[in-house]
Amino acid sequence: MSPAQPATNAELAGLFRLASRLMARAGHRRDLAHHAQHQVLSILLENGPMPQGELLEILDVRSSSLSELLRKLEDRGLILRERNEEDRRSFIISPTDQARALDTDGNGTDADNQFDCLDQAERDQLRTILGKLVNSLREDPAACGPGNGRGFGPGRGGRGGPGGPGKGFGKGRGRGNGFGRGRGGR
Amino acid sequence: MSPAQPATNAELAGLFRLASRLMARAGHRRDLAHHAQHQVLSILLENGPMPQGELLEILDVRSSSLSELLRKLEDRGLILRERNEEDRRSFIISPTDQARALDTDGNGTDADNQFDCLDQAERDQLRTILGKLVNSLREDPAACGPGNGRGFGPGRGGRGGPGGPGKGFGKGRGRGNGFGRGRGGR
DNA sequence: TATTGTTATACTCTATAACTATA
DNA sequence: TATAGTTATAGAGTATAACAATA
Repeated sequence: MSPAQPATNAELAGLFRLASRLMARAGHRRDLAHHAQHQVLSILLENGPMPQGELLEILDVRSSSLSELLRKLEDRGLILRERNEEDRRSFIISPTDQARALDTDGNGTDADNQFDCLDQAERDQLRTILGKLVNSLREDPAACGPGNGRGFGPGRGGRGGPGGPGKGFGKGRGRGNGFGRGRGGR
Repeated sequence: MSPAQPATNAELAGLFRLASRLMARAGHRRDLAHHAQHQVLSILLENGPMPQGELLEILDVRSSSLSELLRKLEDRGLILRERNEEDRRSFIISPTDQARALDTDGNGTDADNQFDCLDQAERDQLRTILGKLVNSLREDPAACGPGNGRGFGPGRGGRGGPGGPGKGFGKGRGRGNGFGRGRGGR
């Protein structure tokens, strides 16, 4: 695997995917919250209760995806959803004691020690690199284009109909990883 | 986002997931083969036809997962599955002209330019780091343990019954990214 | 009307278990 | 029996579109 040659995009992409899947598998095997669920818990445990909308910005997923995640976490007794009485459209999400127990059990932390094999310099490099990738992916207009031109698309789900509301995209509070959606998205 | 503080595991994990999802989303939007399908095509286009078993080692997924991927790629006319006449249990997988056209259309390559925002030093750093992560994830016995102890597991699929054959794990030809399964697995 | 969130539907990817075909 | 691969089933994660409730 001579490290003399330059790293190609395909090589990096393959390695990235492989590492990603192995991480998911490792968490999976340990009976942890699966992937995204675990991330949600980590955020809540670190920052305390927060509005659902803020989680949405940190994670940068669709509201329906978060809804689904939170439903599963609630079913498992790991979070609480309480109405925000100041704006009854929104919810405040809190971790339960059970979630805290899971985290201090050696389980939650175990899941995150996947980066322990890196030294401090590498960790910093990785953070810088991932940050660049995230910003680039968010800012590249090509990556956010309308797409779906050549007849392969996963199609449109839903119950069929004219066109959805479209949402409005956040106000940019920013938090989480320091990459909590910079601009208006698109 | 003061870069003075050390990068925590949670932060790295969050960034990693975020980058991973944004990449998938970008490919998705461009009507490309989704995620893994695209990787399979890249490997085939770069290395030419190869036995299914070799793909299996490079990708490091279960045979059923690969079977599923190949079925979809075949349905889309992007690969060919031909019986290996020397060992009629196995197949030789080849990319079709259509796959080649997709790749040179500016589509296939577009998908991989997600790393173009990195300079050469960063690309090398990333390769090194991902390689370490992959090796660590594969060698950490905790990450490969029997797991599934505390009642959350995704359960056992299948049609119910005693116990499967278990397979045998590869002979370790190694190729692909230079991380094509080093040892016997677990 | 705009915003916040949910529900229904669809689809990818991955896994386990059972099974088929070949060696 | 062992190996290569497929099929059935299950479930996570994500997306789009339609919808409900609130502002």
